[in-house]
Amino acid sequence: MTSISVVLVDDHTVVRSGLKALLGTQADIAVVGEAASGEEALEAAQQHAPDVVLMDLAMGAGMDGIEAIKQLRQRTPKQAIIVFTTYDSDADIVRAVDAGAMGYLLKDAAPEEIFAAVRGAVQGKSVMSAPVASRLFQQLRNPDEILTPREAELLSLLTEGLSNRDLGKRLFISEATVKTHLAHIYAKLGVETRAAAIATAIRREGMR
Amino acid sequence: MTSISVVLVDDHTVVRSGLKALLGTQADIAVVGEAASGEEALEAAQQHAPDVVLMDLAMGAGMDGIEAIKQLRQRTPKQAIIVFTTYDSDADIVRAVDAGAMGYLLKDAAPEEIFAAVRGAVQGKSVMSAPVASRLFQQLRNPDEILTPREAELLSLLTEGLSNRDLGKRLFISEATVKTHLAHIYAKLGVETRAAAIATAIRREGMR
DNA sequence: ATCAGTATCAGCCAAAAGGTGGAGAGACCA
DNA sequence: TGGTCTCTCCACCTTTTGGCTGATACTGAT
Repeated sequence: MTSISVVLVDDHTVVRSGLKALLGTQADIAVVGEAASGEEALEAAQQHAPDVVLMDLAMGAGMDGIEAIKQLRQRTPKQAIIVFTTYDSDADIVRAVDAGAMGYLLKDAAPEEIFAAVRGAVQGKSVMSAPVASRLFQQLRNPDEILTPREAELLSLLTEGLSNRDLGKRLFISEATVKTHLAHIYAKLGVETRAAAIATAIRREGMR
Repeated sequence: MTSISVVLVDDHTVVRSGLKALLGTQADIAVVGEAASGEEALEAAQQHAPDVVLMDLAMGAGMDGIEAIKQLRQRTPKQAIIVFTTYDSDADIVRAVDAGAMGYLLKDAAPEEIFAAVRGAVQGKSVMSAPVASRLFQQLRNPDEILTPREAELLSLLTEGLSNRDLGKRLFISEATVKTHLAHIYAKLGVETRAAAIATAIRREGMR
């Protein structure tokens, strides 16, 4: 049987090197390429045509992980993409799965989990770390708490500290509309003030 | 010349494995032990008596990195401790240096930077990643921007989304005093609204 | 003894944010 | 076709915040 070819995408040399070392212990898995950015990832995926792309979502400058996933899916749809990242942020998980990720692993995953995910991915199985799976499950169970795309967009700008007026300008909508969206966001997040909304947004969507 | 012995502390197997692989390429550096938590770190440091401890600050459960640094400094003061972490948060940097860290590297550091830090540490040199150094420098240069203890306390509660009234109750001061403190905080942070203050506070102190 | 820094409080006023209720347009699905 | 979502907008009113000015009191250093 041919071994599974993998391309690693992560802006941290240490992490790439660690993955390479770990995956290298498995006879049926071969790392055929590496990339440190979204742009490089596209190149590497084209050049090496791997079975699996294992990538981080957060990539310093340039294209972010989600965007890279989308483009990879378009250009080389046969490759399975596994997200390998530090945080189990709700937003990231949904967006990554939405963009076409096959699996979602956290960086504190045990080596065996990583191996299993890579092997599963080539068979079309999707593997996620336990905390990730439970978060996804929770989101499916409480559809009332899911923000609409527009609301999510607004919330993300909110976390930059903008006023209602600024939000309106930025999104080309009236201040009234901003207030409407905000009211809905507050209700969904279970808070009453923008301050609390920002706090929960950053803590839940952002990072921990 | 004897080689430099290093103990790695990080709860991510991948990162430990990556560091081991990278450091393994250097003839004068030998990884003699690993630990996945603060508690294990103390054990490993005692057992292997390494020249250098390279450790992450964020460690899932149990003792955090800062606490581990403090205890290491007490028990085995001769070992140089280098922090190796993902974020350059102001608070973490100050606390780590305060606790006795010799160096502060970010995980996106180039391998050469890591080697240099390890070699420097045994000679008593402190090495930090450029962004880290610039943050420290900035803090020293702009004492005006340093919050007083009371202000910091307020800011931390602010990031929980409390109203002025609630802040007052929580701190046993009047709403007027809360407003005064807030005005000072805004000025020091360079923002105009509480929303922006929360955003910068969480991003600066916490994580990004 | 004076001065700088910190922490506390007050009052006033303008601006921003939040609550309520209502409404129209377009998309999508049953 | 009718129902449900989503996004957009408006008016009215209350509450909260922020800007400004000024004041008292304690601490510690000069």
